[in-house]
Amino acid sequence: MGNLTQSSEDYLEAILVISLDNNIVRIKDLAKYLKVKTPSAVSAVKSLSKKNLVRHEHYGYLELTKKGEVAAKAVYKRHKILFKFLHDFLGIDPEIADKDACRIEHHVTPETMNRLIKLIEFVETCPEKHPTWLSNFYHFARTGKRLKPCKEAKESRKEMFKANKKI
Amino acid sequence: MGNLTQSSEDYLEAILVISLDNNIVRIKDLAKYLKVKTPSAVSAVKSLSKKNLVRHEHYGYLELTKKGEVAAKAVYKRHKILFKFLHDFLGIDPEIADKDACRIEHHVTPETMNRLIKLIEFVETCPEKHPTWLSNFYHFARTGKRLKPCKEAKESRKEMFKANKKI
DNA sequence: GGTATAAGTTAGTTGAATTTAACTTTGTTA
DNA sequence: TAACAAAGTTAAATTCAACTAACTTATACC
Repeated sequence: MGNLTQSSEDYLEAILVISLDNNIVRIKDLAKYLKVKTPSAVSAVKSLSKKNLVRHEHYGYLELTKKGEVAAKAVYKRHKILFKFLHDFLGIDPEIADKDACRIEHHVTPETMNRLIKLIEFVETCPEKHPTWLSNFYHFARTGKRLKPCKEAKESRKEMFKANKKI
Repeated sequence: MGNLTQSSEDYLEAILVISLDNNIVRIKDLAKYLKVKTPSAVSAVKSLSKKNLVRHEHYGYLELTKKGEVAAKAVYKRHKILFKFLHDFLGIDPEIADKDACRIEHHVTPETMNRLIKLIEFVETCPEKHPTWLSNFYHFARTGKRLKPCKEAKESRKEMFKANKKI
């Protein structure tokens, strides 16, 4: 149906993530995870139940429906990609990267998500284990200074030989 | 005092942007820009006035206070950086990049913003007018295929000679 | 089995941000 | 200068998402 609010997405994602290392999910866990009071979690779950995204027996456990699982996984996937981009690519500290990912994950178009996936893939499938230009960027981010162009190129040359040997 | 809501940030930024090419800002312009009805703009402006971020004479023009201008420029700066990252770096279409920037700008930590600034600077101050690795990424994003490593390295070598000449 | 404690629920409130509908002010122009 | 249109305002209602306080159910253990 219509789209989910940011809050609903947070609840769905939380249920998924808690279930991943807990199996059992209760209202209490959900509230704790999202740092809200239990009545907030109850009312959110009620509204997700109405939309057939969550199953909840009175005073019992929580479960995602198939539909809810699909939605939750979509959010969680965005989270993981954003985290990878922020941490693995940009080099942001994991706690901050996670916080940013949590907040941004609700607001990114599919176009941008797909391009980020490509970027991560581009770095990960690089024949060098860690691309020279990326190391150069980290150096630049830390020190504000570029490594000398000739040095950059030399690095690339070294990599060229390595890569050629592989082939 | 405390922090601004996403909505407040949007209103402040809108007032700034409209004033940049219009000079004069009215409730009507604000409402149109943000795609809300005028009473929404009125009530938002009222609350911004209370916080000394906006000056507004009854039935008259709108103006940012010094404090409001500082806040608005901070948001707008985030927007521009995000846009640059999305469009100039990732290669996202301008309309989509702008839409994403609008939504994300409220949710990014300073740490991440600073790192994005560094990234943009790193690309812009590259001795090659357009870094080879970035062209390679675009090629990869379009086709799903990497240019051959030896070709990448050759490109880098060419750049090395160019760069050395400059020095 | 009966009671204390933990978990969950319900009802009612608050605050933010929007809307519609009805009203007022401003300013242009016939 | 009267009246009309455009802009702005106010009031009242709605929706969302949180909260507190008071209540109910489940469970655990003596």
